[in-house]
Amino acid sequence: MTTAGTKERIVEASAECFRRRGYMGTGLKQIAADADAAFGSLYHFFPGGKEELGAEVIRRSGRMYMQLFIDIALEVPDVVDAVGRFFADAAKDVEESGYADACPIATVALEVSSVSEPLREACAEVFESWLSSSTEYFAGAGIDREEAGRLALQMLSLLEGAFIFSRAMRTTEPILVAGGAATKAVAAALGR
Amino acid sequence: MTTAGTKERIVEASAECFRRRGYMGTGLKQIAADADAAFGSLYHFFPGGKEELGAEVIRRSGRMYMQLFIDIALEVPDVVDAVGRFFADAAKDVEESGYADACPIATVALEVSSVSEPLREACAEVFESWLSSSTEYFAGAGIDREEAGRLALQMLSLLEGAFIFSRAMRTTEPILVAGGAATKAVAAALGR
DNA sequence: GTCTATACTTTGATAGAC
DNA sequence: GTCTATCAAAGTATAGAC
Repeated sequence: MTTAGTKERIVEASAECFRRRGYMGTGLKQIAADADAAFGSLYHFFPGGKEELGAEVIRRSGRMYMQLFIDIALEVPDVVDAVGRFFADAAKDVEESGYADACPIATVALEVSSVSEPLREACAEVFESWLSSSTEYFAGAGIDREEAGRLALQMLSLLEGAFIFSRAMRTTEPILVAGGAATKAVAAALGR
Repeated sequence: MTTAGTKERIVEASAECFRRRGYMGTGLKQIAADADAAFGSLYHFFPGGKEELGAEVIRRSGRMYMQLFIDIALEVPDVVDAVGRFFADAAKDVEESGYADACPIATVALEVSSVSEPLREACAEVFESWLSSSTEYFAGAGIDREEAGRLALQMLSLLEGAFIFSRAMRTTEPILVAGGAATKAVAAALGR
């Protein structure tokens, strides 16, 4: 059990800031303050500056968010139920955070996609890993592989889009409706 | 036929910048340069500064984007075909812009939702108008009103989420797959 | 209405003492 | 590794001549 090291605190503080205020809306000085770290420490751990820090935060946030889905999949045996739980939990998390914490990298992805190639690539890699994992998951439940790929894209698009509406409109309804559509699509693919 | 006035040029330049680089990633000096306007003109037309300009750009972009859908709906009589065309056109536009021009306000919406109440409200109003218009459209085609509302939320969530993946991964596949899912859902609601 | 100059703040980044 | 001081550039905003 290690007390959080400086580097870890920096990454965690950055992740929270990026998620809520975006990459462009977060200053390095704010991050240093939130992380209780000296400003110079940022450049000690991330010589490449904000962009290097951003790339690490994107990849780490992507891994952690996927883990949420994996945990549910391991706990809930039925695929349709698991998808339903994923959306229900997401709605709860968004609401409990005051509509601040939805997808950890969506804001950053949109901000950087036409601005920074390294950061865009980091986001693309995260999304590809989410999609391939979800595809495997659906295929493992007996769904045709091509259909599983489309289903993964559909489920994650529904989730990401619903997050946008939910945060702006301050209601969980979009996430709940998206969850209904996603579970329905998965059930249909399973022939239920 | 008026040559574009200064205010109009400012709003148009802002809209393009916000769409591609976001609200936080766009500086007022950049906007003035892109609009070929003196910096002081920004504050002449928008005494409230960046936030007032942002609110007007959000509302205007929202209206213009909805018009795209209305135009298609007027041109394509069948509802399922119209939805399919909407997604197909979106995919084409995204690709032809080098994956820069997708939703004009999604990036801004995510950036500002936890940062600026006036801007968050502007985004929420735009989204609500999109949803109510789409709901009317589906209801007009004979779909039960509650189901029409869910369908509108589903279609727009699919589109917005697909835009995120498309821009980051540089492929139109997410938009095309989302379009397939959306048309399928509409067809099912029509009992086809 | 246009345009320039300027004030003030914050940004990302660097250097160097400790 | 930590911390402070400092830099040049860019950020928003204002004042005032024209």
